[in-house]
Amino acid sequence: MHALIREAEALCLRTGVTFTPPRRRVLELLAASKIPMKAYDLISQAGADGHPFKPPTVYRALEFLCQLGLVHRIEQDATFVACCHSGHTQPVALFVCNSCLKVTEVAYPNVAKVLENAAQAQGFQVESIVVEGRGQCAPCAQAA
Amino acid sequence: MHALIREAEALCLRTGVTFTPPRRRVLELLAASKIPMKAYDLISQAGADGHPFKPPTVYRALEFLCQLGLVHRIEQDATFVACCHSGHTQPVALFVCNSCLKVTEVAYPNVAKVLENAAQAQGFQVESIVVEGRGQCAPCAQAA
DNA sequence: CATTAGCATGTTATAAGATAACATAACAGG
DNA sequence: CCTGTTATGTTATCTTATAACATGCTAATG
Ligand SMILES: [Zn+2]
Ligand SMILES: [Zn+2]
Ligand SMILES: [Zn+2]
Ligand SMILES: [Zn+2]
Repeated sequence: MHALIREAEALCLRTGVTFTPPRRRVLELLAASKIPMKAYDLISQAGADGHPFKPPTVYRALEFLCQLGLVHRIEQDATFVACCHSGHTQPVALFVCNSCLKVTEVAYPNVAKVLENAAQAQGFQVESIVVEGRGQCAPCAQAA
Repeated sequence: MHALIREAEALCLRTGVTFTPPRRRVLELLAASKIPMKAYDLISQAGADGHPFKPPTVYRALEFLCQLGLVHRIEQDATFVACCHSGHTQPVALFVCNSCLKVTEVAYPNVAKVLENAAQAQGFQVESIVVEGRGQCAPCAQAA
C-alpha cells in the first residue's frame, strides 16, 4: 500500500473524518500517477475495474482530499496531483515541468510574508495565496 | 474613450500588430467593468448591441490581449480583468477581494527572484510564475 | 491589375471541466 | 425504532474552451 494512503487513514482517524472508498480510490490513482491528472482521467480510470464513478463523486473526493492537503489542484490547467510530502496545510508553490509534467513542490516560508506585506502596503488584507510555476525540473534541465 | 484603449492602440502601432474590432470591443468591455469578467459574459455582452461574437472570436481576442499584457487571466476562477497599469509584461500578483471582487495588482520585484532561487535549490529551472491571492481590498477591509 | 501570402474573423460543432438537485444508503445516538 | 448526519448514487445540465474549416481583408509581388 502506498505510504500516502496510510497517511490519509491516520489523518482521517485523527481528525474524525471518514476515509471512504471513493476518496481512497481517487487518492490511490493520484498517488500511483507520477504526474498531475485531470478530473475526467480519474473518472474514467476509477471505473476501469468495473465500478464506474460519476463526475460528482470524483469531484467530491477531490475537494475532500484538497482540503486535507493530501492533493493539490493546479489552477493553470485544472489538474490534480498527490502531495509529495505528508499532508500539509501550509502553502507551497507548485512548479510543473514543461517536459515531463512532474511537479516540484517548493515551500516559501519567508516569501509569503513579503508578498503579504507588499499587498498590505496597498491596503489589501491577504487571506490566501496561490503560487504556481512552469519550467524544467532537475532531471529534464540536466538532460537539456 | 478609455485610457486603456488609447494605450492599446499605441502599443499595437508600436509593435506592428493590429487592433481589430473584436479585440477593441473585448477590451472596452473589460475596461468598463470594475471587476473580472467571465468569457461568456463577454460573449453575451459583446453581442448586446446587435453584433454577436461567438466563443472562438472572444477567446482569440482574450489571448491576444493577455499576451500584450493589457488583460490578465485569473486562473483560480477563469476570469479576465483589464490591467490597471499601462500594459506590462512583468509579472504581478493579482489579489482578488472576496467582498467586492475588485483586483489589486501587486508587483513583486524581489520576491520573484527569491522564489526562483528556492526552486533552483531543488534543481528546478523556472520559466514562469503565477501568483494569485484572495482577501479583502483596502476599502472593504476598512468597512469591516 | 491579377496573384498570392499572411493574418484575422466567421461558423459549426464538439470537447472538456464542473455543479445543481434530488434520491438513496449507512450509521451512530437517543 | 426513529432520527439526524454524512456520504454516495443518479440524472441532467451548466460552464469553459477548442478543433476544424471557410471566408474575408490587406499588402507585397510581379
Ligand atoms: Zn504538498
Ligand atoms: Zn521534467
Ligand atoms: Zn496588470
Ligand atoms: Zn473589496
